[in-house]
Amino acid sequence: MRDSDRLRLEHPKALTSMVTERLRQAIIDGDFQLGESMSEDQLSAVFGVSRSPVREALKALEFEGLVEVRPKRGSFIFAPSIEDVEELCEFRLIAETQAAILSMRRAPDAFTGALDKATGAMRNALEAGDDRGYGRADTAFHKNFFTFCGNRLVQDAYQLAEGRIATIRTILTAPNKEQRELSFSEHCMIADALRERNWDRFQELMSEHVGRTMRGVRSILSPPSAGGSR
Amino acid sequence: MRDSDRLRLEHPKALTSMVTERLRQAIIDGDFQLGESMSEDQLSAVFGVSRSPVREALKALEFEGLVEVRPKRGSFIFAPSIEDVEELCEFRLIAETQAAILSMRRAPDAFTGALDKATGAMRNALEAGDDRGYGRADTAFHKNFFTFCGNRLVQDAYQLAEGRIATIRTILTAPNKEQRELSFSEHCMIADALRERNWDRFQELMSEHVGRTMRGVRSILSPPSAGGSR
DNA sequence: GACTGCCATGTTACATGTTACATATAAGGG
DNA sequence: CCCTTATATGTAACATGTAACATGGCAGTC
Repeated sequence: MRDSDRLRLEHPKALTSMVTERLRQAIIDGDFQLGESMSEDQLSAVFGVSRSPVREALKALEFEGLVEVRPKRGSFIFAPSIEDVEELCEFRLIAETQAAILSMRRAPDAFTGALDKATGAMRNALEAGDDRGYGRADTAFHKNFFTFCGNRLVQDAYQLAEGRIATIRTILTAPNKEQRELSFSEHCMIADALRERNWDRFQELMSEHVGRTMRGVRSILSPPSAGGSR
Repeated sequence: MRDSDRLRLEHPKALTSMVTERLRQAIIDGDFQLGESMSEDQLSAVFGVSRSPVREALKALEFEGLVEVRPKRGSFIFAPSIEDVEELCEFRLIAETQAAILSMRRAPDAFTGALDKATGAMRNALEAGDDRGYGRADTAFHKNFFTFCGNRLVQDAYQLAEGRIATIRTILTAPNKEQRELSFSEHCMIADALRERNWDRFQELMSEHVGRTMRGVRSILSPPSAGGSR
């Protein structure tokens, strides 16, 4: 009878996690301005739930760095300074490299297969002119590095940054088709380098890929002097 | 007038963070059994606060993996399986190595200086026979890798594991003076290898250091078949 | 006109009440 | 005797109430 465990239907998700997910996706999709303030009251009204689940969701998103909760003052969408983005990029470079090494050691075929599937989705979105779809496929491509690495802590560590990275990606690539095309070819080359286990080239491509993001952010974030930080 | 920032007095800490810190330290110090259950009611009575701050503290400790919150069933001290500890060790090896590289690039003198201070504290605790003090100094030694690495995300990533690592360390070294002496000499050698920038030796020593932990855990965790996991 | 302190307003932090769930145990049916 | 089904109890999830705190504007003073 313990087989029934496997087919136990998933619980109608808790309010807290629903709010967390909806809010996270909204931030990542660029539905808010960076630094924008949200009160618990306001959000609980929007979602039609009480303040408790909203509060817990904000706390969770604060861990991911997507929200800054200032005690007694309110909650705000994160607003990274250029230095913050540099930190994020440095972290990403280290984390993805290490995760790729683990993934190629543990499940090389499943890993490279998933990368191909992701580049396929990116190609489709690119050809269809689907901005949001392209961004999500890009995020999915990179998530694979961690899905197959076989270490939950490495995975969790990336999740700390994933939301912020994805949000910045949205802001950066949303208005720029040329960026997307460059980005697409880089992803393909990265997947190839991995398949060939050409680590030097992989490292080089990743540096370039992340570096290009950094340059793009600098050009967008610099003029308005968004400042922010903490 | 902006000098006054420096003397702004620290806020009387929020209840939530006080509960979080007290509870975390209690778990790390081994005041609970692994897998032990705690109800929100019980904890709120113990700390003399309402359930809200307790609930938020449990949520925060869940992020660190020190507590497992099972929906509608209760909260439990984490109970790692051997595989969990292996994952933790693998992560630690990767994270500390990368952090050490960053720290030696950014602030080599401050970093190695702090390591020396930490080994000093370890020596004192060892000679004084102060178990708990030794464990804390050990934890402080490793924390330095991240304090000086100059990347908050790398730091945050380690915090995801730090509590669990420290707890396991407590369980492991508390009853074993020989372990502590071995451990101490390893820490000294690790600090030396770093100062000499001898990365191969550093890597080797770290593997051995973490590997010894792993063997110790296996011998302690195996017989009672603590199982647990998730 | 610059400075000080008061007060109105918006916001959380925390307390407490209510509901619904998970689990164990015991009663009932084969 | 085993299996099913009711029921009791402990627990978290969520809703709501209360009070303290942060902040900005405004009046009063020098």
